[in-house]
Parts: sequence; C-alpha cells; structure tokens
Amino acid sequence: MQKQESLSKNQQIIFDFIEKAKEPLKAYSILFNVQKKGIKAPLQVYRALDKLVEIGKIHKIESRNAFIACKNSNCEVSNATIFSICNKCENVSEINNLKLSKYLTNFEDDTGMQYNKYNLEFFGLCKKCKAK
Amino acid sequence: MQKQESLSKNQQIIFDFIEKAKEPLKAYSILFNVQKKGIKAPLQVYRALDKLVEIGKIHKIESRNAFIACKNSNCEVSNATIFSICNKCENVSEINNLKLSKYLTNFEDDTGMQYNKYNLEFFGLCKKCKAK
DNA sequence: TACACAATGTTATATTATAACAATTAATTA
DNA sequence: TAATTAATTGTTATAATATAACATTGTGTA
Repeated sequence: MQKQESLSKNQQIIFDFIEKAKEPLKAYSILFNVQKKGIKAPLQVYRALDKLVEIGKIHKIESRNAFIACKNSNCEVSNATIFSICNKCENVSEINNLKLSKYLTNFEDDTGMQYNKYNLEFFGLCKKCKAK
Repeated sequence: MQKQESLSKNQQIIFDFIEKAKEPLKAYSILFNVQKKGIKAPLQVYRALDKLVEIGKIHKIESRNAFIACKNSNCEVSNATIFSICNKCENVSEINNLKLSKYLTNFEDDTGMQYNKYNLEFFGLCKKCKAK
C-alpha cells in the first residue's frame, strides 16, 4: 500500500497548482484551472484537498475557505497551523514562530482535554496596507 | 441612531435562540427554528448573525460553520476567541484563559503586521470521549 | 419634519461541499 | 503470481452554506 511518500495523480496535479500559487486558492478556482489536466468534477478536487490536508502538504484557511501549501516542515508532523491574514489585501502567510507553536502545543486547560491539533488565525493590516 | 445597546427584532430573536442552545448552531438550523417567529429567508438569518458576530455577542466556529453565544465578557472588546473542540462528540467550549489570551493579544511577529483580532481552535478528544 | 442610516423583506442565485455507486489502480500477502 | 485489500478515480446528482440586488420600513438625531 502506498505510504504517502508519493502523491497520486490527482493529488500531484492539485498540489503542484497550489504550490505555485502565491495566495490561498479556493476549491472551485482550482477546479477551473486544472480542467485542462482532465480533472472535471468538484469531488475530484475535494478528495485531493482532503488528502493533502491530512498529510500536511497543504493547509486550509478556515476563515476564507481557501487552501495554501505548507511552507513549514514541522506542520507535517504536528497538524498545527498559525496564519497571519490581512483584512484589506487578503494576503495570507504562515507564521513560523517556534516559541508560539511550542506554547500552543503544550497548552493545557483545566478540563483535562487532550489536544493534538490547533489552528490559529491572526487578523489585521499588513505593513503595506497600514501605510496607505 | 441605535448604538447597539439593544438588539433589533431579528437580532434578538436569533440571539435568544443561539444563547439557549448548548452547542454551536448552523445558520440553516437556526432558520428552520425561527420560522415560527416570522423569519423566512436565509439572508435575514445571516444578516443578524453578521451583526451579532460584529458586536461580539456570538462567535463563529470557523471549522464548523456554526455559531455559539459568547460566554466571556472580554470578547466583546477584543474580538479574540479561543475554542476547544472535541473531534468525536463535537462538543465546543470557549476557553477563558487570561494568560493565553494576553499572550496572543500581545503577539508580534517579525513582519511588522499589526493584529487586532485572532481566532484559535484547539482540537482533540474531550475527557468523556477519551475514556471510551 | 427632514435627514441619514440601520434594519427588514423578498426573490434569485452564487459558492462551497458531500452522497452514492461503479470502476480502476496499486500495495500486500498467501 | 494470484488473490486480497485498500486507496484512488470517475461520474451524476444534490446538499449545505452564503451573498447580490433592490425596494421598503423603522429609528435616532439635527
């Protein structure tokens, strides 16, 4: 059985497209763009996206319903993500801050709940938009 | 002009319903349940939800597309939310941890971006589900 | 009272995502 | 290598989530 060392055909097509992009992509925008590669249906896209998220090659920006390639090798292990989102230009970037990620990974509340995953999204104005 | 000290009719109906609920509610489930109160269209629900989120009376659980009443008076000021989500029973609760929220509110990365809002969702198994 | 703006009502439609089922491909193991 | 098992694919239909556009009504304030 495939051990996810390599991606399947559709997964590879979709990952390549997301990785090349500079901003998070929406599922139907991906669909539109990979139709020339033979991917015709939403479900083909969503299945690949699900898998890619699962194995940590991409992340979903929940507040935007969009997908972005992982730039942080740690994520593949931890399933933990931290993003910075500009509310004006919609620029999204992954925050790679060891101190913060450690803090969150080790976080325990008083309920005895055990966390194996978290997703954090920071919103604000990026440097460029602030200057305007 | 109304200063949001009081809610409008639709806002109040929808807030009351969400506040009574013990779990996060989806927009169309809210719609179905408030139809007897005269709210007939999705847009009426979404408009009220938008406003209630904006003024901090409710929060959106982004990963679930669901809405929950705020149990933390600080949120109304800060727009900062931290949730704990059980992946099995789907129980969601707001984490009220001053140390963590301060840490996040004061967080600065090296991009010079200024954050005025964040949303954090922790995932795992709650005590009950872990025991099973 | 007149103005400005928030909120409402309504219809239509856009966007995001999954169900269900059949067929195929790839790794495992007997 | 044949049989087995699981992942992946293909396809059609449909469910679930959310917004556009426009007309109207309510409410606070100058």
